[in-house]
Amino acid sequence: MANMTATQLDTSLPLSTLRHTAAHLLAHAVKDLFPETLVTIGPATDQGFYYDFERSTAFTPADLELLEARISELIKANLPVSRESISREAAIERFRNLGETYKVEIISAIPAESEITLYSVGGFTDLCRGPHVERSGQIGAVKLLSLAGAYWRGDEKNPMLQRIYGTAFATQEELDAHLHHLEEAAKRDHRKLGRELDLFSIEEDAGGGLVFWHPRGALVRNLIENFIREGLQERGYDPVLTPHVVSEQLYETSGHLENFSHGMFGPVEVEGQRFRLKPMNCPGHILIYRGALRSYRDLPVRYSEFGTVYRFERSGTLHGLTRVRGFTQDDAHLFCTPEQLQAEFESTVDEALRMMQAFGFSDFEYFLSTREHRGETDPIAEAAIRNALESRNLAYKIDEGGGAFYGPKLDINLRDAIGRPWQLGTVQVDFVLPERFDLSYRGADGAQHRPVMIHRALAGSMERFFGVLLEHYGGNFPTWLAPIQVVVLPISEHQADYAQNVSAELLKAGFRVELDGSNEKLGYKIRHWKTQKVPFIVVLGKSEVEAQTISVNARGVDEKRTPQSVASFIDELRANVTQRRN
RNA sequence: GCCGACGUAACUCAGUUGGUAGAGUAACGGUUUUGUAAACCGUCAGUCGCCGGUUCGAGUCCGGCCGUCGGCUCCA
Repeated sequence: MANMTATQLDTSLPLSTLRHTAAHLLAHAVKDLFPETLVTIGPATDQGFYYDFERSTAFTPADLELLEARISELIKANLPVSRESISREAAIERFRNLGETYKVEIISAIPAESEITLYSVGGFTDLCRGPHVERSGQIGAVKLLSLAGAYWRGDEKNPMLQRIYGTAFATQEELDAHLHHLEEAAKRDHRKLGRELDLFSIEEDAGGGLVFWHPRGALVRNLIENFIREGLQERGYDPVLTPHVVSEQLYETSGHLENFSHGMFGPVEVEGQRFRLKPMNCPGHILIYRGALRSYRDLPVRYSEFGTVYRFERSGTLHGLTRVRGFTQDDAHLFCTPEQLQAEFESTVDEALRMMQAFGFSDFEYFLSTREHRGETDPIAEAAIRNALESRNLAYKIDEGGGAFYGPKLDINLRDAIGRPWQLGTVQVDFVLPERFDLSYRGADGAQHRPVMIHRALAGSMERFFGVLLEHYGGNFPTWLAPIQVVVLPISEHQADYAQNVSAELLKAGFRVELDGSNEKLGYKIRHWKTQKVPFIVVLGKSEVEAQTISVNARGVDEKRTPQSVASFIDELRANVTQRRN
């Protein structure tokens, strides 16, 4: 009966409200079980909620179970949630008396005109803006998920707090579904798939964040790069190649040393001269541009490079392929006249979308990241970005101060298997580096003018893109990208010659074929190659040899196909690959 | 870097209160000649992340370092 009511209410209830209350229940439980703990903040997130605590002893996984049990009791008790408005002085007084110093600090930071509210549930009262559900019973199910450290106010100069992550839903069924989803997502973790499919590795002996591409992974990456190259060629980009180590002087001129040194590897000294591993490709491309006189007739100049860069990342931040210390950008720099800026920027955005769609991505988030210290050219640069987004009806968010040091940028983000967002493509407008390097072109008026630069990487980094792509496909690369497209399985030794012929024919037709003549039963081989996620398995037994046909088993298709000719299968494969079917 | 957890065979993992390391998979050899997701038998396989300490004795306890994982922070 009570459940009915709760369910009815919940359908109109934002999940975030419910989770916010769940966070309060967590704090309630923590104060019950570990009264010496200080509370700080506990918001809802898009996956659940967390609450940050200060306590000298670390919480243990066993503590989470106790807390979860306590929370369940609080939910069962169906406690009312009450709201109370209070004066600033009374609020400070109250939390000071409780010794809740973090809360006092929060109150002091609340703007003078804002109302200060307290929310109480059971025996626990928290400073909170709300809103909350009316009764604790409206939270159907809570699960505490993990423990983590988090700096107070996200600043590493501040004390480290203990964060407890959890999630909550209106019903147990929804929670179970969510937990199931997390399990499924973990199965497509690119680090796991990378090992299982033998695509890449990160070697302890070589250092974290440095990727070793194994033959199959390198093959797929090359296919992706070739696809990107085709698009670049169509759009008038000229490939260039630049050194991985250059004189530090170059980065002094570019401003990287001043603005980006935190992201650079330290200097290497050779014959008394300091060199640096390149953290970005732009200065190199600029040198090529600057090496000759340029006319407005030459513009836009478009230089592209799969440029490998090295950036210092703190050890704790490294993550598979998606956060590394050495990576290759599908980078390009356009040098254009101010008049050309808008059109060039827009066509770059179109190219980015076209490319992402070719890989079956459609769910992006766009960010306009402005510079931390805006200059007089920023409004022009930002306008180019805004116009491009708005004319394409793309909703975007502003990331204040998130831009590069040389200009604002458009960032295109995607989420990985478990919902973590990753920045992939980026298109940036730059008036600063042309100035720093004193770039010019001769205009129609005979005078020297300053070009504008566009920096762009569409996949972003090949490593991260590959990692996200791997999760996106769950390891089931479409045929055009699959490292092995077809496996030929003779049922017994008697079909060995025929299998040899069939695989030779497929190889000759240009496909990536593996012949498995191992001494195993068919079922075993099928299973083996299915787990390797090969798109097509060709089975050859006695009847196929007699009829000169092949039996094709396509990935994801359960029905048994009627045997067909090799020629018809080749046609099918060809169509599949040229259309880049996903 | 910081907080927490973890590190045992190529992979996934067992290993009681300290007594000298085990399973499944893979690999290799053999038997079998196989019809759509795991045939059978056998063999090999580990400096228990590294260094140091406690102890008669350390995978197990303690300290330091390295790495991985979950986060914080930052970015492609």
